Amino acid sequence: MVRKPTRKAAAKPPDIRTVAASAKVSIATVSRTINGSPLVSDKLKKRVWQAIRQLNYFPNTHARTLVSGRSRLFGIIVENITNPFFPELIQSFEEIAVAHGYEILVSSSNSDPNVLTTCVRRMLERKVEGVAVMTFGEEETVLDQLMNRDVPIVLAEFSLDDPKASTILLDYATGIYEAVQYLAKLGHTKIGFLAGPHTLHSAITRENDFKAALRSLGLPIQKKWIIECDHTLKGGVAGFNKLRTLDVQPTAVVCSNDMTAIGVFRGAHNEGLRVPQDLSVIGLDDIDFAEFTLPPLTTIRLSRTDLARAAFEALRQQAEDPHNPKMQREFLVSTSLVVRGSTAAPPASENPKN
Amino acid sequence: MVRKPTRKAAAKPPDIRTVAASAKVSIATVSRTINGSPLVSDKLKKRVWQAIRQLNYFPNTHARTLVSGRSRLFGIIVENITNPFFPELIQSFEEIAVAHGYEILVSSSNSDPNVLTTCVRRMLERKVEGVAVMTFGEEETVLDQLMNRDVPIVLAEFSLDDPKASTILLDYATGIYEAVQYLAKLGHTKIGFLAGPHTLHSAITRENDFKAALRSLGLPIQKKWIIECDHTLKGGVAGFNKLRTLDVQPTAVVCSNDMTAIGVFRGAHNEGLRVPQDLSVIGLDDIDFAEFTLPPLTTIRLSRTDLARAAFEALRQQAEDPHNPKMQREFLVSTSLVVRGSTAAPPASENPKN
DNA sequence: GTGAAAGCGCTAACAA
DNA sequence: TTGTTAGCGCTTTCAC
Repeated sequence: MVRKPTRKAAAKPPDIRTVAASAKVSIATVSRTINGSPLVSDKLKKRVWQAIRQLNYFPNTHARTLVSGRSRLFGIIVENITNPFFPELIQSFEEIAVAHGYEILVSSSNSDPNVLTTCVRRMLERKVEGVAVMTFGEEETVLDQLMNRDVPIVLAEFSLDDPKASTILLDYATGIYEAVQYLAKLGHTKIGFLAGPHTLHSAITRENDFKAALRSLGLPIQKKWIIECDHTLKGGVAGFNKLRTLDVQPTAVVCSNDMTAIGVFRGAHNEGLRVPQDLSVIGLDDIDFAEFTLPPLTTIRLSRTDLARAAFEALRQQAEDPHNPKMQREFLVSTSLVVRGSTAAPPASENPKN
Repeated sequence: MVRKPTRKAAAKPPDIRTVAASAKVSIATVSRTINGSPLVSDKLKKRVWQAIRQLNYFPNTHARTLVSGRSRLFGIIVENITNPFFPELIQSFEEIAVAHGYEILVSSSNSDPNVLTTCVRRMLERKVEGVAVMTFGEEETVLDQLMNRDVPIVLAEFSLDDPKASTILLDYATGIYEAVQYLAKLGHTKIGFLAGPHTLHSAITRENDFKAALRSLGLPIQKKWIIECDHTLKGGVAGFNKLRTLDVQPTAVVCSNDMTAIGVFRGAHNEGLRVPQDLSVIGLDDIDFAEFTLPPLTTIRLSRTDLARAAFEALRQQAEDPHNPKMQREFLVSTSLVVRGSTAAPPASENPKN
């Protein structure tokens, strides 16, 4: 047997038959070896691995998927990959997935239902074994699509009465309460809220949790101080500007996410207001940047790692042991206040007794 | 024909045979219709599409790939998905890819050669038709892997003498020259540079371009003012602190990327230095955040959209028309200065004549 | 333990 | 124009 020159070998990657021939075994044995079947003798196993290494062979995922029905692919759909919260989430999710031998397909919906529909469709075509829908409240569009195909899904803070669906409950209330309580202790009584877009469930939940916190602390809820923004930097600036048009203005604002809060920094700066001396600002998410803003952002941390872990675990259970009656179908991720430099007592000119 | 109840239908997704039966044609006709072959009569075409819609059918990508040899998958490997530059790049790349009927596989190497190797391996297993290696200078590890498999690749600022490789040349020099020139006009003569890690080619290129700019403007090159950082926020703070230990300190710094520059903001603030009054700072990348820092960051823009477009185009040509002799193998992406608020004349105490 | 052979769902060559 | 059929590379019965 004369070995083909390297150049030629590159033309067509080795397949399972090449390996079998080279190791002088059947393709079944090669397949078994690769998949760690216990029914292969050590002798053959060794020969096969040697051939594999020598040929630099690896299996074709598509063929594998086609015949086994398992793609070892999970999809993750995020709301907006441009918000640093999401890359951080994806990063964690990918790490965990790869560590377990899964691959991920990423899509960013950009809050556009049409884009979302296409994303899901593409994932379905690739035969994903599960989808993590991390859009935080825009999932209606895709639910039917996914459910009809019997694909396991995991949703953030959105429960679904379906055996294939798992839920990650996000306990915003705790963190938001801590934040409001902290501001109250500092002496603030006039606290505003820059909400996320009302098309997002999570935004509404956060807003409600904020109101509830105010209520249980005996603080007034001023409708005018609650402004709908869009979770972007620009939106934060705009929201702040709206706040400035009011006769009576809050001395502190809690924001529905960090991007909004950082936008407020800019808005305040434009108006010559100092954070935190003139205005206290609290964000939500605790993106990596939060530590590096000027001043460093006080914020409510929502752990990406915890979220990613829960999402992966939910999908893994569904994929690998779908009929286990004691499968965990609900996961909880909590939030907590991280105090940094964007909060202080209200300006002295403010009379704390209203 | 009695329709199966929905519950049952969900058990197994329809395949091409189901559609063929339902439309009363052969599976070949279904395949042709889906793939837009001109050899199908309008009558049959209509019947097929109707059946497809009715069954909510779509083709199995794995089967398709297996037989056609085309996966319509591109890989993109970035250095660090946590640096906002990269999500923005991925976003553009994905949009373009999807618009052309391609899917993307994303991986973040985190500057770890082992991770990189696994990424590539996984992509190869999935039979990607091309890989965009956007690691900016850590590509050696993967080159052989990729080249041995004859997979088209596109590299940022790294030329390869291989018919399957394309290059995107990044013209940092122009933008960096503009930046230095601008600082010089402002009256700065003592200009430092916070470099990226020297394991990255691009970091070295940027540093050299900086030195060249200094030279051609007749400004002194002080080795002490050039400090190696790591392109992260933390690294920027650390780099700034090193600068502060020097006897003679620069009045302006150009940074190898925006993250470093934002880190410098923090470092300066810690030391009670005001930007830009006491220190001018210029970044590179122009990430979305740059507009929203305090002060807004003057920076050298490197367009993610241009980069993504070039990368996709390079791969598309390789995938769809690999033997075209006039295929474009080199692409150029330029940079330019964006003046915002982090630059000003040097402090009055500084004597411009040195 | 090991191998032969039957498909997984699709495309493409070939017939009709 | 349409249909029939041979695989794509692999896993998985089923015999041996």
